[in-house]
Amino acid sequence: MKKAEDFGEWYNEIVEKANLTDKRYPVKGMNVWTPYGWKIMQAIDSHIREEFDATDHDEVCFPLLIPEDQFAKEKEHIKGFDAEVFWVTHAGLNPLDVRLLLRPTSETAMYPMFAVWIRSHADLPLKTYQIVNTFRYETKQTRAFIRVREIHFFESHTCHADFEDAERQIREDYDIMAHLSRRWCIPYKLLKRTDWDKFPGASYTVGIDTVLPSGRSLQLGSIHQYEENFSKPYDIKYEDDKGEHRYVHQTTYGMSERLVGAIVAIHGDDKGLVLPPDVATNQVVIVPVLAKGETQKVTTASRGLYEELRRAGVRVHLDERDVRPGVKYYDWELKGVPLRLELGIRDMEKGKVTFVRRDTGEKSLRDRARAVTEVQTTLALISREMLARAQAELDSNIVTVDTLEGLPEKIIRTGWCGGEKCGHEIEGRSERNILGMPVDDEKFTGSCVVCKKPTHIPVYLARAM
RNA sequence: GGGGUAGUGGUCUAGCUUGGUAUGAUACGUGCUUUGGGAGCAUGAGGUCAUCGGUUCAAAUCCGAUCUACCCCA
Repeated sequence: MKKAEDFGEWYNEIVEKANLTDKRYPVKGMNVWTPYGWKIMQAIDSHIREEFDATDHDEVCFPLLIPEDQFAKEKEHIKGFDAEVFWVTHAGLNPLDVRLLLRPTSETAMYPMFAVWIRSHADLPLKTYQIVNTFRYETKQTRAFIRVREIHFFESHTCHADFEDAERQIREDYDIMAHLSRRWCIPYKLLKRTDWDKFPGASYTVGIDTVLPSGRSLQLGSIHQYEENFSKPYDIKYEDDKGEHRYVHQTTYGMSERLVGAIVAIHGDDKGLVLPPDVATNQVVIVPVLAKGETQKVTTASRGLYEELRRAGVRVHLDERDVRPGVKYYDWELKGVPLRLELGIRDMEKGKVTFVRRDTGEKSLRDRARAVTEVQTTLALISREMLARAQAELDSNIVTVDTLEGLPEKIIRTGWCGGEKCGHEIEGRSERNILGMPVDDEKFTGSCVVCKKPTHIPVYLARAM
């Protein structure tokens, strides 16, 4: 498994060996969530739930099927998804009067209901989210977690009294992403998509992008401002405090199991997965090292250590399998457990425990008496350093250029006047897509790489994964 | 969207050219010995050769379609 040599091959191999998913299910792009992969996904989902619950979003769960007439209400939206929806055309042997589709995303399922739920300004803001499976008939090469046809999807949908409140929501979404990024140790950039690349039906879209070791970009999620684009066709109106009827302004925020793919791709190494401590199913694994004649002593001590950590709230696993310790080391390294504790008779005689960090491989002896504190501080340190390393990696994968010739396999940063004609020319000549312009106040002085007009806006280009 | 390569016990694979009893490794079960970085010996179980159809006395092998995976190009 050589990550640096052939990233694509390495990724496939690691996903299979670490048992994150089973790709043998006989429908293309639809894979089975096996226990280990599902636990990681569930950890990520729980982080998302915590963040959105804490910002007054309510979890809902809408039906999977959407009637064709509801789907067709917003013109841009249907145009964008037309080519990739799965249809339900029959009930038993009879054709349906109104065909049903499997949601590719849930705007058209939710908004007819929002129209019923919202009556007055007191009902606003309405902040909901759901975590459900969605279906898109991807025509491109499918890839575990990164491009699939049945998507494990998080989507928040909010309704607001006016544009400004919707904008506040989007700023809150940025804050949420910042919190999540620290837990997942995943760096990212917020880039406003071009008009020709925005979500179908949105007035603007902000992509949350990260970079893979191959130098390609990976979209982790996206945040959309809809303004009144959906509330008009779906008739989502409220009565304001002056008694006037107004359309709501809406936003959405979407993320998927690509987050699992990103964690695998960004942190993994030639030995296997490297999981961030917050995401890891087991944060710590204890491997007893048994020697002839002392097995009982070591076993008892290991169980004591296990209990102590467990009671302190650490997600810890004691590996008592009857195999050699080396086998366990390789095994848990493949599974990405952040911290391994080895306990043998030699450690015990010194009153120590051997700590081995998964991310750096660094070994150290720590006092047995301070084990809980040492574990907690080490896990926190691992988390901080994983993010810092990934951030440095991302930064080094961005190059600023003033020509479109001879571009390296990295994320490209250059000047753009913002004009559509120059934009298309940039994409054509660079053979890359414009990811967008940063939403923060990133400093840039230069000129449009095509028309040479001076500009203070940088634009990011990449080949997508 | 266009082109290419492939599918054989759980996994990897030999066999296909030239049709005739399906090969090996690994993983798995059991027993014994072992345990500070992938242990050893013995033994056992496991295969509608992706699916459907065709050719043939006979198909893993030849032909066609479908499904799936992977690679390259747009």
